[in-house]
Amino acid sequence: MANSKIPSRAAGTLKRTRIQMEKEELILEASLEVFSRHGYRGSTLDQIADTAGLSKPNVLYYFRNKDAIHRHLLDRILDNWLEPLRRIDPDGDPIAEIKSYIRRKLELARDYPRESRLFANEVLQGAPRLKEEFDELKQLVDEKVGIIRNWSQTGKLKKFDPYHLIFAIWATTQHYADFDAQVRAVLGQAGKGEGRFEDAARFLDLLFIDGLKSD
Amino acid sequence: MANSKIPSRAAGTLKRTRIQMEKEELILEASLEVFSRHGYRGSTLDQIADTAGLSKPNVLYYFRNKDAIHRHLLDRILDNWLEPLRRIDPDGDPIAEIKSYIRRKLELARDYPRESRLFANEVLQGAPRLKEEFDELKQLVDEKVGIIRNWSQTGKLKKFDPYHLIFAIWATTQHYADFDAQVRAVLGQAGKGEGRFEDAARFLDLLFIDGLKSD
DNA sequence: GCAACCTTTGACCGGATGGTAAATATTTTT
DNA sequence: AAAAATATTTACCATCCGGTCAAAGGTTGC
Repeated sequence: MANSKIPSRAAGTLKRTRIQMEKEELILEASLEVFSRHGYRGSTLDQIADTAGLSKPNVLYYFRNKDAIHRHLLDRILDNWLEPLRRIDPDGDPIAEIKSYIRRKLELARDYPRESRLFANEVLQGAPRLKEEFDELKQLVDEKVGIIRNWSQTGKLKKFDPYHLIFAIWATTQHYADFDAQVRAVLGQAGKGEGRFEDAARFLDLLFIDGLKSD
Repeated sequence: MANSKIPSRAAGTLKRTRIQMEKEELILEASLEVFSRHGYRGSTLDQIADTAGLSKPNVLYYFRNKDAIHRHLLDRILDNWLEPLRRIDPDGDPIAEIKSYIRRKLELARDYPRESRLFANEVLQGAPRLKEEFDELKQLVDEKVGIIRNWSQTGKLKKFDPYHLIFAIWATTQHYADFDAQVRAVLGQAGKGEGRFEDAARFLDLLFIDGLKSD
């Protein structure tokens, strides 16, 4: 009779025990580590269990299956990832808004590189698990593109396609997380500390601000 | 007596038969398709064999193992990928050189997205199979960074860290190949044709040229 | 302290996967 | 056309992997 098998409930929204909360967090942290390094198919439940210091069946006690863990991570990540874009304020100063958007994105890349890589892995493979999330993303981007377009028309910015500005900001900032291995290899000794992020910030400010400000 | 088992020789540099050349090409093409979509671990020999229209053992007759195929592709790709960078001419006009470097990289992203994704997959996962290639890469980048630095000093360009310019160009151009799924999702209908590459080219010209030209 | 519930584990399963062996078919050479 | 060499296939194997099960071990509330 006893409901000896309600593992998935643990990950649901119903009341969870102290142990459930702790272990779920532990598993998600371990999974982020593993998934971000090896991609979905490249990661195994055994790896995740080992990293978390748990047994495989124990991991599956908290999450229905491998996919559920991955989805859970993706959901959590996309939200944080879009936060800086949400913050763009139509009433702010265009240059200042774009500048701080870039800075925030770069900080995310510096402080949450694993999240960036997990996301990148997913998109690279055609984003099979992100179809719905992309709808929300498109809506948000469309809104902000409208704002930027208005800014252009009032003459504070040059005329350009705002979609590609957003792509360029995503690309340049996330590059430092996603292609970290390459960046470090190219910079050599100079790439050791976190200084490259400050150098990047300086360069990107120069590039985007001078590149977009109307004369 | 007969050397009934020299499969790996087929992939070597020794004289190859007509069939060997054809089939190796067929396998590499199929592998590019599969690896670029699913990453190394996400790809199976069966998938590759199916895509190539061969049996799995037949594929392994031409290549030692899965890893050998992958390595072969990586080697070939990196070379083509660096070609535009190699072409940067110290005696050319700085703005024109950078402009055509960007254009060439963007053309590669448009015409060879699978190659870009395969490479991106590898770097994302820490570039385990690219350690040596990165040495060559660093050398080339260092050389071109010197050239750009000289250009800056002669006053034709602003002062900035050339490493980050190169990262920014890589990031923005390859973005259209690597994050294609996202780009298309965001652009919606507008992202259907190849027009996004022309829009991107226009935007990147504006961004980089106006951003870097000294006043 | 004990009953009810929650957590953890070891043993196991079926299918996928990388790879091999040996026999057979095909092509090339003589 | 036969011999020699190359190419392809069928059957197979060992390992890995996602996932299950049932039993044992802990916690918690009364």
